[in-house]
Amino acid sequence: MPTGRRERKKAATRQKIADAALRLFLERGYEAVGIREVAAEADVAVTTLFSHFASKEALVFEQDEDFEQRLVRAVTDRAAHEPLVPALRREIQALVRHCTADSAAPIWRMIDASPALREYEESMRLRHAESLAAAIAADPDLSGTPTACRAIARFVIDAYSLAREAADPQAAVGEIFQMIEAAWAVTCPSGNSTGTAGP
Amino acid sequence: MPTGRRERKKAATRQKIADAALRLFLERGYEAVGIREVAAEADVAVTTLFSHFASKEALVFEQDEDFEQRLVRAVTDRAAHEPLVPALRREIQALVRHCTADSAAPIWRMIDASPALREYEESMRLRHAESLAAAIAADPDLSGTPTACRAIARFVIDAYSLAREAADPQAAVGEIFQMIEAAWAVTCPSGNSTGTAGP
DNA sequence: GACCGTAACACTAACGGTTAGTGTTTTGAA
DNA sequence: TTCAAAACACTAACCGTTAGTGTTACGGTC
Repeated sequence: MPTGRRERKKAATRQKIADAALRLFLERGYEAVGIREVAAEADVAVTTLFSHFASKEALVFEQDEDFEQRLVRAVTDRAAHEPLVPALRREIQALVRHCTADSAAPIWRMIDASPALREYEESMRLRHAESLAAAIAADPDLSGTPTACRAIARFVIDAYSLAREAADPQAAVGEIFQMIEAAWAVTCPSGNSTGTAGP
Repeated sequence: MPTGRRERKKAATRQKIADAALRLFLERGYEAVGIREVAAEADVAVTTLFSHFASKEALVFEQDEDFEQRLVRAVTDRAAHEPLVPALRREIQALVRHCTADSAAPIWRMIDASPALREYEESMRLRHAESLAAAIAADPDLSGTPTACRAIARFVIDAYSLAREAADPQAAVGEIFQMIEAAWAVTCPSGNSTGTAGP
């Protein structure tokens, strides 16, 4: 039932729209390009565009589900009895390295230049934090209260967000995760705190 | 130079708009009331409304500068040599108590019901976190790195945000601040960690 | 007390994101 | 082959917001 022609066509249309949007946005700036232009460039109707993307901002953060799933899997798919925080630290380090790569620089420059995009990203991260909190709370090896799980999830998202803006992103991840390690140790006494946060 | 008639008139107009907006929003719901209606109710032009408030959402968070200033002052105006985190905990507890009071319930119900308002609030809190981080970094008694200061500021804002949604807000503040205390102790060895977090 | 610059306010008209309503084509399954 | 669903298209609007252009009303100054 999965890989029918319909789904492939749909995915192709979606990709065509996202590609056209990103190209125009990078060429002329996010705010300077209207939805009607993007739709025309992708050769679809405006309503079709909005059936694939919930908003103009969503065109930029096309694969945000990747981010969410990677964080959740860092919790659920980690080795048996591996402590939580170091696993999350590794994942955040990888994500930060990925988004501070030179190839991604133009996109992030564009995002930083637009208040609308920055605001959208933040509220997106909040959703991710909720998913992460749920994953942490669901782990039978961990004994945090719901509040502590939500707090740690937020802290982890904060780490990503702050590291992205820091002068030395990798060092910032290390520094903040030392703090997170300590915070988690307070509420989850079972965890052995392996908090070596080298650069 | 301050209390001229002009400034009083301006403040009166601003208040008239805010009052009309809040009344309409609570009566019929935030999304169901248009800007043009609010302006008509307050008997001003739409452009006048927007010269007093930057956006529709700003009508609801009329006095958000209070929040920001109270947090900053909790840092700058605390007793000499008083440790940072307990001072912030007291302030957050007061703020949470204030916004979970029964009288404020209808407003927060309205905010929780509107994604636009929730998103706006979050990005507002981010600004507050930046101000708080600056205040912490500026304190000569404290020896945190800029990254550590920003992280702690975010954590404190997270505490407010999470506590507001928790079943027992006061207990949540206590719980999260135990974590913050530990996180801060890691990066600021000079601080004596007086982390008694009662209910 | 007359004068002037400024800032509050008003009005119209538009722009840009988003959606409702309606209809057409494509496609997977019965 | 037939059918229901779903992708797509088009028009026309709604709503928040802003530009452009005036018109008052006020505070400080001579």
